[in-house]
Amino acid sequence: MRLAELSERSGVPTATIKYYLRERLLPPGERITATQAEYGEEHLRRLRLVRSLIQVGRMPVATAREVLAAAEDESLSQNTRMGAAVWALPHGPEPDEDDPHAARARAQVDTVVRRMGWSHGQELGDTSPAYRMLVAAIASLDRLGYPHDTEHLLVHARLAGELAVADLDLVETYDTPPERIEAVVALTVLYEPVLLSLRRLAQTEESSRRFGK
Amino acid sequence: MRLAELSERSGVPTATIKYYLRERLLPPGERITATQAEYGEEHLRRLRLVRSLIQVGRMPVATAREVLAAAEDESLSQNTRMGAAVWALPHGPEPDEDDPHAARARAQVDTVVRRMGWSHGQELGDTSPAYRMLVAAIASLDRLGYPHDTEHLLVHARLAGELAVADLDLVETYDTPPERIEAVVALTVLYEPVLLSLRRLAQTEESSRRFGK
DNA sequence: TCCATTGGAGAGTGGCACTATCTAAGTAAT
DNA sequence: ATTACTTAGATAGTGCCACTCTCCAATGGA
Repeated sequence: MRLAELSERSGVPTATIKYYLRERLLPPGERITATQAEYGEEHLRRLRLVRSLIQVGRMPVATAREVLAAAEDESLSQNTRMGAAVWALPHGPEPDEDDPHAARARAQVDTVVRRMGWSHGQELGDTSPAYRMLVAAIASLDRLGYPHDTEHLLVHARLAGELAVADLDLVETYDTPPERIEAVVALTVLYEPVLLSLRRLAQTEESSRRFGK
Repeated sequence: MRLAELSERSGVPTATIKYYLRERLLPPGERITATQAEYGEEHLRRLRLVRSLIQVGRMPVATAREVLAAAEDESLSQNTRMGAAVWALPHGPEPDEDDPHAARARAQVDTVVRRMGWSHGQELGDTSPAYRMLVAAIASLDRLGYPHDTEHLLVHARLAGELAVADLDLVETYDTPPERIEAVVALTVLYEPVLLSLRRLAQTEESSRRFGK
C-alpha cells in the first residue's frame, strides 16, 4: 500500500499523513526505492488510532507522540507501558504549587485515594498527570465556591472504580500484550466522550424528572 | 469595583476582561459616567464561571456565550433553561449523516436510551449535542474496530445515571432558581475532569492489580 | 492643573493543526 | 523512450482562535 491508498482507506488527506510522519506519530513506511515506501495494515490501524487521540481525545500532537512512544517502548514491562501510556494522556492547567485551594484539594484527593484503597497505582503525593488533573479540577471547584465534599467525591470514585473494572474486562478480551496496550490507550480515550455524553443525557433526564417537564 | 480591581480579584488580565465584555461573555458594568463603569460581586462570579467553561471545560468562546445566554434567558422555564444550557455545552466532530458506522451507532444509542427508560429528556432520534456526541463517539469505536456491545454501554449508562442523581442532589442544595441554573452548568463542566481523572486513577489501580506491579 | 486610569475599538500576536508548493527521483502507459 | 503521474521530503504558508497591544478621548483624583 502506498501513500495514496493509505490516505484513501483512512480518509485522511495525504498532506496530513505526511505531517504525521514528519511528527513521528506514524512510523515511516518500508522503503522500496529511494523515493517510494510501502505501508501495511498496521500503519492503517495506527493512523486511525492517532486520529482518535487527536480528534476524539482532542489531544495535542506532542502529547499523542508521547503516549504512543510510551506504549511501544520495548524496554518497559507490559503494565508499566500501559501505565506510562495512560500516564502521558491527560490535560488541564497545572495546579499552582502555593495556592491554598490546591493545597486543600491535594489533601482531599489523598483522603479519597486512601479511602478507596488505591495504593498500588500511586503513592500519596504522587504527581501522575491524572492525580494532578484531579487536584486542579477540585481546586477549581473550591475556588469557585462549589461544593465538593469528600463523600460526594467518594461516590464518583466508587463509580470510577466500577468503570475501570468494566474497561479492563474489555481489555482482557485481547490476547496479545501489544494489542492490550493499544486497546487500553484507545479505550481510555474513546470511552471518555461516551461517558461524558451519557452523563449529560442522564442529567437532562434526571433534571426533567425532578423539576418537571 | 472597577476593571482593575475585578482583574486583580479574579486573576484575569484587564485586556482579557475587556475581550470578554466585547464578546458578551460578561454583562457590561453599571455605567457611572461616560467613561466609567462599576462592577459587582456577580461580575466576579460570572467571570470565574466563564473562565471555568473556557479553561477547564475547554469550550470555545462562542459556545460559552450560547450556554450563558440560554442559562439566563428569562423567557424560558427553569428546567428548560437548565436543559438549554447543558444542551449548548458539548462538542466533538459531528457524525456524518450517511456513514454506516454512524448509522449503526445511532441504532445502538437508541436502544440504550430506550432500555434506560430515558424518555423525558429526549425523543428517539433526538439531535441534542449530547446525543450527537454519543453517536460520534460510538461511531469512532466502531470505525476503529473496538468493542462497544450494548451490555457494556448499559454499564456505563447505569453509572452515568447514578452520577446524575448525585449531581442533581448537589444542585438541589441551592435554593433559588438562578443559583441552581448556574450550579448545574458549573457542576456539569467542573466535575468532568474530576470524573475523568478518577477513572484514570482507578484504571491504573485496576491494571496493576490484574497484571502485577 | 496634571496625570494615571477608564471604556472602547481596531489591529496584532502566538500557538497549532494542518495544507500548499516545490523538487528530484521513480513508475506506468503508450 | 517519451510523456504523464506519483512519491518522499522539505519549506513555507494558511486559517482559526484566544487573547493582547496600542490608541484614543474623557475622566477623576491629587
